[in-house]
Amino acid sequence: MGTVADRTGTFDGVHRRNLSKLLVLAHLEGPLSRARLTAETGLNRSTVASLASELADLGLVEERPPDPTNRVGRPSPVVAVHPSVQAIVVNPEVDAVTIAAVGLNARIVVRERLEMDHLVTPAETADLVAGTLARWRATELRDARIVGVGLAVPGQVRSDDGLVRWAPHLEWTDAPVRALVEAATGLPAVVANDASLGARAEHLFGAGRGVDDLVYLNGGASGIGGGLVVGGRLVGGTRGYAGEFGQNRPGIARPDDRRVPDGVLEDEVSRARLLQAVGLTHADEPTLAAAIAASGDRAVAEELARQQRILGTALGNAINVLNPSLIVLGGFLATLAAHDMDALEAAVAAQSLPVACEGLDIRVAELGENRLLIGAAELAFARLLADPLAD
Amino acid sequence: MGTVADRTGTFDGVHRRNLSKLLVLAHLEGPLSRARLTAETGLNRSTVASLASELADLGLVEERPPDPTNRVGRPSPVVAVHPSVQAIVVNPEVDAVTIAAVGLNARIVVRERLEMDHLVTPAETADLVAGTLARWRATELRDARIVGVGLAVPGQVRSDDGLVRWAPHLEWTDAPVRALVEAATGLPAVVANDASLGARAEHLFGAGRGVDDLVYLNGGASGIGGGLVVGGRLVGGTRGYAGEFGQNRPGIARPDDRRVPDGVLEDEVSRARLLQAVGLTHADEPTLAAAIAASGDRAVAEELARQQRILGTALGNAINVLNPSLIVLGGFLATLAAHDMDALEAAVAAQSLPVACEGLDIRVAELGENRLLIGAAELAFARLLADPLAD
DNA sequence: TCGGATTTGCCGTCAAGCGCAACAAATGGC
DNA sequence: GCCATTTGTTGCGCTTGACGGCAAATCCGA
Repeated sequence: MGTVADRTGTFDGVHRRNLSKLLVLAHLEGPLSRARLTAETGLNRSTVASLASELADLGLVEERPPDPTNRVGRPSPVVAVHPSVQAIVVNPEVDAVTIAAVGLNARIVVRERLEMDHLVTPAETADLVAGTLARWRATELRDARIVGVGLAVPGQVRSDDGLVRWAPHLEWTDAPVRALVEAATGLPAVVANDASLGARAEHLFGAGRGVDDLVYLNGGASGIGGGLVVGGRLVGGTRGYAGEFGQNRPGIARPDDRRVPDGVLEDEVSRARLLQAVGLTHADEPTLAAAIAASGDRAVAEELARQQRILGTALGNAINVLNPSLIVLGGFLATLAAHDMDALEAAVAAQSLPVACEGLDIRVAELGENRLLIGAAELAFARLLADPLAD
Repeated sequence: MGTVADRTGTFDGVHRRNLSKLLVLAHLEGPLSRARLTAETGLNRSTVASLASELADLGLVEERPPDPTNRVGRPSPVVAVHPSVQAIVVNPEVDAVTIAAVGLNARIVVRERLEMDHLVTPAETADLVAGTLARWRATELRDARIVGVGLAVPGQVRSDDGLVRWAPHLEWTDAPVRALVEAATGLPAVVANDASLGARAEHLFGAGRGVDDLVYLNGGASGIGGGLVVGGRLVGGTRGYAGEFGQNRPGIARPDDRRVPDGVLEDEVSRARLLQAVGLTHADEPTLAAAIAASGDRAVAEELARQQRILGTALGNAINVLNPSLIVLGGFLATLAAHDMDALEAAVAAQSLPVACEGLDIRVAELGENRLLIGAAELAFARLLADPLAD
């Protein structure tokens, strides 16, 4: 961070930024022709050629023979990120730790879910990562080039040093996972809040592709988290704690709608309440959605409407302040929204400034269970993408 | 906008950005030595010298003989923005239109408040600006170089084209003030919401100097507006409507605290209610503050505490989502906060994520009645500052 | 099947602009 | 009055992206 910004204004800086631009394009847009690269960057053909070959020399991209395109003119070679460039990503949860290797092309290379019969500790997590990585290095990742480790942690993470200040469900407090993982693997590690990484992933590869101002809210079993993208950049705030929508206190218009005195959003709008309404105890998201769809129960409909009303106010507040062009809902919030999108849109429109709602779109998250892994990989790739010559 | 970003990556772009950097520094930091410029920019001495002389040739800065500094070494010439570079700023209000000329050094050169006995129309505003400007051009601004007009409008302004979508108190709807002013003056004009411009001003020259993540809330006679700075940049949102905190619906923990069913923040936390509590009808801010301080009335204290509680929730919501390092309160919100800052801080801390409150500061706005004018000038200067070679 | 149109790669040259180093100038301190 | 220190000044060199001419590879129509 900042290393490139410092170089702004020097020739070296221009060069690095141009390399970065190309690599980012190849990363986000997938394989594309050199001709498209020149068009997208506005750089000269010859410049793009030399930059691309430099990236190829660095082993970061591959130049492949042209794709057969049915157009006039000399075909342009295809530039694609090198498949061997990968990141290790980790997502510790209450009942399992998911570890995966993700390519710079955002594809999952290997993925393993390690079920746990107890709450995993930070040190244990580091060991699991190191062990799995060592195993993979001898097999699937034989000739992979691992650039770093990205961790998606369900808790509040200080961005400066990746210290996990508090992850209530893991029962981690001030856990130095980043340092532990770095020590165990010998790789640079980065840590961030899971919902923020979800926002990042949806912004870059999911429902928020190409959108510069969006709000992302994810409803998980244990609460509501989120992230926001402003001007094309994920907002972290001073210390990186931004996006904790679940702890907000939205206004509740109908007193009867309140369940918890002085409760926060995730007390009122919660997966547990939905499960309870449909009479389930544990269920994955599709099961819950199916149960909701199947239920003709009036109480269920009432609970859904109640949660939508409160969610509508919370979203309205965010819209008034941020004027996003898109709201992305994931997890059970997607289920809640999809159940009656028109009602939610109406609730939002009624609770926010009319002009701020113009052109506003509410969508359901697109990326599935790999969302956090992709977001975490993005985190691990960030340095490389920002400055391909960094190391 | 974007004209420079497009050039990123080219040499020309580097040069322009370097010029911009120097000009911005001179603009924000005031007169500074060339030596300091080299230190701040990280550029080479010789580069800074040539850039500075180029800016001087453009008439944008002045190079003055060194200030007598009691330090060893060859004294460094002082670079200051040229005093003749100025912007015209306009702030139409219900009862008056304020017009001023502001230098690139953020000093007010001339200022005139034109009292109105009726609601001013957009066309009338344009005429007033043109007339005043013509008058000034023959006198105070004889050898000024006016780069543009910035308008601070109390309403929702679409950022694309400066259309005032709705300014309730002026009774403007879809008013093309920008085009009108441009036609009347022959100068490029820019329009924005007044509170956003206040945020901009406080960020750059007031209580938020040097702070990269802040939330600004201003309490006016007619409501609560604001702005937010994220990563050092003022947030506009997709269309520029961001910052409408007054329309938010914060949770209200004690049912008795609610005055308006399903009311918004500015229904509950309002200057009118404060005035009413102290038994005034019209009063300027110091008068109101004095009345509050002088009052030993329990009902007044109760109303203050009530408003602080609700404001605390609204701020808590913003803190959870944005994790700013500073909150700046202006207008009657400053009065409300200053009355018992500890209580407000406690309320905020109780209503937001503990980690997000670490290192959080709540301050009162510093800039006085010139805040909007300075913010509007900033708007008018934006193009020039971003690319000194633009025209 | 062939030639024209079109698009793009490739190569050599050019030039803009920043860094660098050596020197000069201006100041404070002993 | 001399030395150390800081900084302006000057000329040079180098990096790197732009540019233009030419060749290559494709599509299309005859």
